[in-house]
Amino acid sequence: MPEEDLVRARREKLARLRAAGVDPFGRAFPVTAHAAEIHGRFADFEGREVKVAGRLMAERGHGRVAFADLQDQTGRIQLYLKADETAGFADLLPLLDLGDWVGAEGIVTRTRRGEESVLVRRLTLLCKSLRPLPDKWAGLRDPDLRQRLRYLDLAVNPETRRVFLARSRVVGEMRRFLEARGFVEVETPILTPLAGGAAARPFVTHHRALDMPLYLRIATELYLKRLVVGGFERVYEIGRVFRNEGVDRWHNPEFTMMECYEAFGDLESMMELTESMVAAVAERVTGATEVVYQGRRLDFRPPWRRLSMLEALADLGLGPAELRDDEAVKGAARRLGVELEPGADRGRAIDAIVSQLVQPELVQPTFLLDHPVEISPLAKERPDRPGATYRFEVVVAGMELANAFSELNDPDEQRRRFEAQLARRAKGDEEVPAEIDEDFLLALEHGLPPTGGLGVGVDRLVMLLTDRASIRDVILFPLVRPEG
RNA sequence: GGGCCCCUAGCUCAGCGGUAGAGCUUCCGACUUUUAAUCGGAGAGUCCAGGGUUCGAAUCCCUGGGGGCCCA
Repeated sequence: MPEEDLVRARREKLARLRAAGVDPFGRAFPVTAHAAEIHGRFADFEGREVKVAGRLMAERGHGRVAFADLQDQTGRIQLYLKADETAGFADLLPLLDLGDWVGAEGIVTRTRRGEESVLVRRLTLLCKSLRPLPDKWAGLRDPDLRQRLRYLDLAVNPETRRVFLARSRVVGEMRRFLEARGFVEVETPILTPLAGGAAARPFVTHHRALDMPLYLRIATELYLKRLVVGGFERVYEIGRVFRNEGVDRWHNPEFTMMECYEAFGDLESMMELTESMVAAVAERVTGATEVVYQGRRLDFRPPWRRLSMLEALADLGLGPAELRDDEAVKGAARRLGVELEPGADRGRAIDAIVSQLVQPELVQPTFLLDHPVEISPLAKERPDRPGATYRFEVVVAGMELANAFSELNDPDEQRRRFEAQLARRAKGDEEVPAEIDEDFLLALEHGLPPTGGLGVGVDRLVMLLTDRASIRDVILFPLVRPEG
């Protein structure tokens, strides 16, 4: 039947309800129990009167009795309706459709077949639904429709509800963990005059009254470090960042990042923090520090493997001679079949080699260390390994999950790093800001104590903990092209 | 950016050159313990869009749109 006719049938019922004096869009209905509670403590509930409310998901009529499945946020409970005992059986029930919101007042009982149910005394319409639900058995499968009509995906696919409830808990547990360690949650600007703190193209907008361009932040880093300058020793922000880049399984133009900064810390303290936090979140959300991700077992229990990029490169046959300068590294990359972006320097070539040859092989959580200084403008350089920085990225299942540094706090050195970036910008690299962030340098000149900083991709952590292959499966409303 | 695949009823799918199909949903009827209830009956289409090939196109070809996967 075409949708038009299905809608017409529902609208006719709507009119009949109104004619009968029923408000089809209802009013408050104070619930006293949820499906999961009733099933979880059935012995306590049996024989007691409850008020439950939810969406009607299935109905099985039997003449003078009927069964219906009511779905609330916690699950489903069967309604047991009898012509002789249920107010609304004759007048309301025939005008209901799957998808309608109803309230039921009745006694918790077990049916003869053993199903935990509510024997309904009074059935109340809370909201008429004018459009049909997706298939009650097959659900909503089309990945595109699931994203565009997320509310239907949530309504009919329990797995989707599970994922987003888990996401909420991941963020909550992350907060709990950080608060317990004395981190203070802050909020920094999203609209900024300069987008720094990461290598990415920003989204640009315009402020009318001030007649100036503004950029949506690509990271929270530079503002959070200003707060450490101000004496907030442990700060964090969980917030949306925006990067004007392509969309694939691992990238959405807006995503959620947790960044935290710890004064008097360093890379080592950030490693400990990262391991502990991810293991704690995994345990509290999934019940274990081991999870199965896309068929592979991942173990988040600390300590995690530490792998220097220099060691990894040595394993590929690249020693100091091959890493000496731009041309040597680029030659080595070409010999290994690694694709380089035009204008790649030594640091970017090393990054390309590691990203393409090493990272995909790293399944268990691994700290990848010693990133080249050229691609790490905000990290301290290692005095013992010139050209390498105190930085790590966490790789899990081949995916970048986190990034951390011993923060560069020498304002003169920071200026030189920014100037080097500016030179790259002049050569066409649009992933670096168009100007030097003088305001940030001014803050550094007032003194940033030695600080460890960490960023964690929250969406990707949720992917790992909920076994989702695509970032779009853990973002409620990912970017989709407009229809038509 | 390149390659491959998908788009058919509200939903899930079959059909792949010869009258457009099924299940769920919907409507009518039966049924006092169902569990994807069952049984009888009815209704249900811009086969993504446009063009082409053909006596004939949902089916083959081309272009475009949307989506997915793989590679970069």
